[in-house]
Order: sequence, then C-alpha cells, then structure tokens
Amino acid sequence: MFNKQELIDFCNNARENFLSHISIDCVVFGFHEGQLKVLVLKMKNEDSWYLPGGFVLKNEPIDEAANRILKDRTGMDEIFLQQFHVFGDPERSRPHNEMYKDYLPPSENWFANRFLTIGYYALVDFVHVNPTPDSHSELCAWYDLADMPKMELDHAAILKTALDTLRLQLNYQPIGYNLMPKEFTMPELQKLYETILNQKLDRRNFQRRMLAFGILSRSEEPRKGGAHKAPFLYSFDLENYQNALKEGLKGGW
Amino acid sequence: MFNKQELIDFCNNARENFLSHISIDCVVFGFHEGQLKVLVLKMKNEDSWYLPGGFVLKNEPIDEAANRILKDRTGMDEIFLQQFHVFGDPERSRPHNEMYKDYLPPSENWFANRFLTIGYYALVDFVHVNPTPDSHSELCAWYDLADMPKMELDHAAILKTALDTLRLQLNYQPIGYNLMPKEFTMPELQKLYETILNQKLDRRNFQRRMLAFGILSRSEEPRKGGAHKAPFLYSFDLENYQNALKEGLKGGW
DNA sequence: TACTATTGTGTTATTAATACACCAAGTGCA
DNA sequence: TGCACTTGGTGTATTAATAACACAATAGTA
Repeated sequence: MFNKQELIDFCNNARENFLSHISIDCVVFGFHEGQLKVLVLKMKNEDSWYLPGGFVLKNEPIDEAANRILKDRTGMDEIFLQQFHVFGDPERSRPHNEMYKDYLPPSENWFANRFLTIGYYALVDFVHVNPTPDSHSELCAWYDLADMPKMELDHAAILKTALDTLRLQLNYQPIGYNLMPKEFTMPELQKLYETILNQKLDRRNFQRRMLAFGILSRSEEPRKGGAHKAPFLYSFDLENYQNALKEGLKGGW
Repeated sequence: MFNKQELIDFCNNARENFLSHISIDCVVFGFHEGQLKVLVLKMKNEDSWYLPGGFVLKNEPIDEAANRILKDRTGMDEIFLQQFHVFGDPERSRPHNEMYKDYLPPSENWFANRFLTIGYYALVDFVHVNPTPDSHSELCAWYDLADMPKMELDHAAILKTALDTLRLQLNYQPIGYNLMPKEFTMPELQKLYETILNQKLDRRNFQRRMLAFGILSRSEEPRKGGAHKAPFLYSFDLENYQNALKEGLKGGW
C-alpha cells in the first residue's frame, strides 16, 4: 500500500505527531433500507478491508481523536460516539509488524510497533454520511452487517464486540435518535430494533413500550403518498431523549 | 518519592520494558463487615494516595498485565477482572509530568510522558487479599468506599466510573461469587447488594429473586453457634453461575 | 369492487415486581 | 421460667410489566 518513500514520509510524520503504540478503530453503524450497515475501507492495490481508524495526536483527548477520525471518513461532526473496549493482545497487530520490514528497520518503522487499539462505536444517520477514503485507501463504503467483507487483523472481532455492546446498550438506553432520520414511522423504528437485535418483535408491544418511554412525539400529519395506509410520523423529543440517555430506561434494582 | 538515582534507574528500566504512554489502574473491590472496601496505596514520604496501577510489558497482553499488577498487590491469582474504560485526557497525567523535571530532561523522564490509563475493576474475597505495597509505596490498605482518602490525578474519577459500571453490571450479571466467601447466608449476600447499590432492599423479595436466578445452592446444615436463629448457608452453583455470567441474568428484548 | 399489503389499536392471560405480616429460634435479663 | 428483643425463614395479596393474540382502517392494485 505504501511505496518506500511514502512509507518513510508517513513514519516520520507519525512519529512526530502521534502517540506510539496506540490506535483507534471505529465501528460506524448506519441504517438504510432495513439493513444495518457498517463503514469499511479498502486499501489501495490490495484486497484487504479495515474498519476506519487512526492515531491519537500527542496532545489530543482520545474522544476528540475518534471524532476527528470519523469526521475525516464521514464528513460529519458531533457524531454519537462511544468507547467500548481496548484490544490489547500483543499478537493482534503482528501481521502488520512484518509488512514493511524490507523498507525500514523496526526502529524507524511505525508499523513494526505493537498497537493497542481503542474501539469506538458510532451511530450515524446513513444519509448524512459522505464516505471518504483516507490517503492509503481506495474506497470507503457501507456494507451490510450480514454481508461484511473479510477484514484484516482483529477487526472482525472488534465489530462483533461493538455489536454485542450495542445490543446490551439497547436495554437501558434509547438509541434511535442517531440512526434514524428526523421523522420516521413506528414500523421503521421497529425495523431498526429488529435489525440490531436480529429478531422479530411484536408490533403492538413494541409500540406500547416505545411510547411508554416518553421519548417520542407524534407529528400532526401522517406520511402521505406512500402505498397502503398512511402511517403516523414520529420524531424524538430531544429533551426527554437526553434525559433517558443519562438516567437509563428502566432500573434493575 | 524517588531520589535522582532511583529515578534514573526506574526510567531506564521502564523505557526498556514497558509500553510508553500507557498505564493500567485497578479498582479493587472487597467486602468486609458490611462495608464495600477499595484497595489504595500511599506513596513513600508523601501524603498522596493512588489506586494500584502499573505498566504493560512490551510483549504482554493487557489483561495479563492487569493480573500481574494485582497479583503483586494482593498475592492473589485468577482474580475477577474487568476492563471498563480508558481515561485518555492529555491533562490527566499533567501533575505528574512536572514532577521530576529538575532531575531529568523530559526525553529521559518516564513521568514526563502523557499516559492513557486503562481502568480495570476487580472483585475479590477480602480475606484472601494480602495487601502489599509496591517499591515506591509505604502502605497498601483497604479503605471504606464511604471514607476514601483524597486521591491523586483522576483516580477519584476512575473509582467513580468503576462503581457506576459495577452497579450497572449488577443488573445483568451475577457478582457475588468473587466478593463473598465460599459459604454465606442470604442476609449477608443481601448486605453486599445493598452496599454496592447504597440502598435498602426487601428481604423477602431479594431472596425470591436471588433464588429464581438458580445460581445458589443451599447446604444441608444451617450455620450453628451464632446468636439468634440459625441462618441457612448458601454457596454459588459454579456451573449455573458461569452460565449466568455469559448469558446475562434477564434480557431486555 | 374485491383483494392485498400495511398500519393502527384494544383485550386478555401470564409473569414479574412490590408491599406487607406472621412465625421460629436464639439471647439476655428480671 | 417468662418476657422482650433480635435475627432469620416463609407466604400472600396487589400492582405493574410482558407476552400473546385479533380485528378494523386505509390506500393501492387487479
């Protein structure tokens, strides 16, 4: 993916600006046409796929680093982002460590380092994302969760952990606001939940429960023009939603 | 806490063996006499307190590093340990960065670095712990959660986050096994829950719920000899317990 | 206009959570 | 020994949450 000169430049730049041994990888979830999507990158001249990631500037908070990385890949600001796990097996970055050993000695080769990676997951409104490859990628694109390409390193495991975390999160936090468009119908929201959980839910019980949370407001006008019965449009009541994020949806004890 | 020569030795050793920029801090919870306890260290010749922590060896998985650090402080092996958050504000280690600037230039001073710290929390059986200070501490001791000394850096925030995580955990995972002795009475287990949650629970409902989880087995003999009515002794059914850890106690959706 | 797909809503049964009261066993003391 | 007090064990009624289920309304299409 790099030729020798590019590698040298990259390494010099990285060594000067970034914290060593630490990377960030992001699992960006979007929702479109009833499918949960994940943003992935394809390296130049290689059939290898990665989650969007990057490094932490020497004087940058890690949450800001994750935001910066995602802004570069999506064009979006103020993304819903959550740190979920650190992947710290010394073997995890091994395949990369060998990569450029003919070009540079390990001491000068940024990729010869072991990297811990901090996993973040992001929830974004699919249509607002402008997938943008980085300098060593030829493609940045959405993939269906059910149809992901084989990813390098431990990125498949990172994705799995992110998904598990998201599913857990669902039980005590509202999540639709960041994944749905401003207005949506109840069946559309249900589809989101069903997709994340990979499980059918009962329409009537879903609606009752969702409304009981008190985070939705129904607009006056139903959606017109579509086929079939005109569904009501809902949007999130942001104040109650934020509150539910903080307080949790229902307590255990 | 270090004199100049100690500092130089420490830094040389650290630079050679540890990953830079990364530390681990552990919140060790124990339970004794109806109180939730946390293990803390006091620096030599200073009135400053810290959570037990350390660094990651260059070729060591981070979970192993946390285990090693805790084994050194507690004498215990196979501790229940859970990674819960990375604290990555560049300001968090600032107070330490200045500490030895008269002894060594920043490039040679391990403590002049910014550190991300990976937070782990541990649940241990109080009586099995042998609190052991490290080389730059004069004391390693249990403190009541309600009566913690003022800690350095962001260690109070780390503790708070650990406690919040533990309280959340309580809702979908069993936790008593690691904190209670082998055999215990139902009121004792209840006290543990009440202490963690800082809230009174109803005796009868607690017992019903706990038994419904199916992770307890009642021994034949009640505890004799104590004052008052002899309570039954329970222990955890390890197989069901492990299963509940994996599966979660009750699902949301 | 019948048919079909989709959405909206209500009712009942089951299960879980909460609130509450009584009995049993042991201690200490008059 | 009888009584007060403490701790622990268990049951039951009420309420709330969840799960299961059926029918009516609307808009497009054949």
